[in-house]
Amino acid sequence: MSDGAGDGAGDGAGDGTGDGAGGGAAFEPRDERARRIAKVDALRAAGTDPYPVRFDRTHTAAEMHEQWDGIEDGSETTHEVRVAGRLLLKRSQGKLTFGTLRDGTGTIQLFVSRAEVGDSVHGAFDDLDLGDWIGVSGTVMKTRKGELSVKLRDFVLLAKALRPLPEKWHGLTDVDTRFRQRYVDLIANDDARRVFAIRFDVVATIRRLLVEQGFVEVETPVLHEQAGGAAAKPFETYHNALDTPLVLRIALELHLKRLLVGGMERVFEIGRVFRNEGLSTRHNTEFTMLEAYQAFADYTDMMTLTETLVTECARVCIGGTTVEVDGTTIDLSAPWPRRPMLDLIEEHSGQRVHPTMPVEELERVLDGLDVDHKPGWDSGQLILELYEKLVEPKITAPVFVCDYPRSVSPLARVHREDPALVERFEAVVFGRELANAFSELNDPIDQLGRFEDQAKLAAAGDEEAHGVDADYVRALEYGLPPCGGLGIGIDRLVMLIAGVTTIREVILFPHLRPEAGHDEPTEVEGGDNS
RNA sequence: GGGCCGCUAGCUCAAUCUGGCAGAGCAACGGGCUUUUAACCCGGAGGUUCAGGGUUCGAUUCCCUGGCGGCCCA
Repeated sequence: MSDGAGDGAGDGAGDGTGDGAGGGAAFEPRDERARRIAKVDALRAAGTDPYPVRFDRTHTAAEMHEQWDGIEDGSETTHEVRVAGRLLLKRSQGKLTFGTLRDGTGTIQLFVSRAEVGDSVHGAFDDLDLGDWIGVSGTVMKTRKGELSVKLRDFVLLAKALRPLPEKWHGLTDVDTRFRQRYVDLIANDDARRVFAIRFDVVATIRRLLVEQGFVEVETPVLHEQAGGAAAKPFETYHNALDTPLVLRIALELHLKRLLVGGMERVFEIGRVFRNEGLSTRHNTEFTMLEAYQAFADYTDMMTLTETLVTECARVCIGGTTVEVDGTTIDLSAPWPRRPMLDLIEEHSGQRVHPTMPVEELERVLDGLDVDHKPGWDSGQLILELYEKLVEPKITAPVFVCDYPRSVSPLARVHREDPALVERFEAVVFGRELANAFSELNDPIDQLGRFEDQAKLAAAGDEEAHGVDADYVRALEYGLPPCGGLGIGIDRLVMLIAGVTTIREVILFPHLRPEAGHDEPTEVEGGDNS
């Protein structure tokens, strides 16, 4: 990249239109870039490396504030510091220049007096561009207005920026650019940095809590021979050397439970899963799941675990369990109500339904409530549709929705009190599924039957249903201890805690269509292949 | 997949409704300024108005097609 930029310097500075016909030309701020490249050339000609190798600093911005925010306004100290960061703002007053430097911890002001540093250093500082990375040395002071500053003695350019920063007040707001060029978004938008800081804290907090509770973190394959563990359409790929079709995983579940068969009593994985479905404000092509499995536990233990994980993440990340999403305030503090799905449906519709009811009767119930359904759905699917249409969107505060119809939950064990149901819950907050958990099915014969039911659906054209995972059944035949399993969508949890409404705000590089202007990549290769 | 909306200077936005020389702020450039905080003051620049086609004497504006994005729905 730097070579290309160097080569382009002459052209760009020369007439600025030499490569104007190129597909990417619309993205080049040519004039500004050419000026900055000329500065790089001038620096090199003067013997200064615009991209030197390293810099030793003594303090971060945050450390400086922590140590010296208390000093008197207008006071100067003899404390020597070396700080480094990106120059964000410059306020030149002739013989005195103020700069705003930002590092990974915050900002610190630079105070550059011509009388102190001399014409040469002051001139070089004024010649910096916003966006440049610099390292500075100087002493700690505070201005008359009370701004903690480094009184600069000298500085070194650490990396020259060739492209201008977005507007300093409004920042970068174009959504497309923010996602495609997340690096610029992170430079320009405090909120982007805030949201991702929350994301990193959420993941770290979950790891800490689970490890504290005796869970072992594992890594299982992303490439599977057989999709399973969720109802979703997988991405298909191909292993050339093995001459085998493979799919990208849609869930972590089946491998983690194999590990419980192997005797690992508490395991978890935080991993990427891939689902080949449409994009929306709540769906990204790839997203991050936490799944945790605990031997000798059931789904009620998973409810407690869910409450612990979610409330502790909120406390760590935002200092409390009250979050605000889209103008609605939600209290996440435990305990959360535990409500059977069939009761909730009755409350919201006045209709008492049950999976043992004849399909025709359930269809009449849905018709009467104006809920669409498809021919061929069984009673479980009809009831789930009732719930998803009439109940889920109305839930705001956290609720554990418990006890799902058996036919829509092929990996959950039959309910201890009602064989038409399974011991499963989803934690629902703000109308969205946050967690999904079961008392896991560990009867291999029952599991095989459920897989066969799914295989029939798949054979009938259901792209989200999958066939029999024979190795998984074989594993169960060695004995899976009774266990509870929990899945939490990390992205959705971060959305909730950060108070954002689209999943793309919590994914660093969300999936987008290819950028315009970078199309027709095969043209250069010579189009002799079909 | 459907409906609606958007795309104008590096960035943030006007002008579009009702067709008539495309503007401002920031950034950049020149000048001034030794305690600024989005510094300020003065000056001069900067445009494939997403792309292609159509209507028109004339299109950023109206129409069509396409691209990318957003919101809502499926």
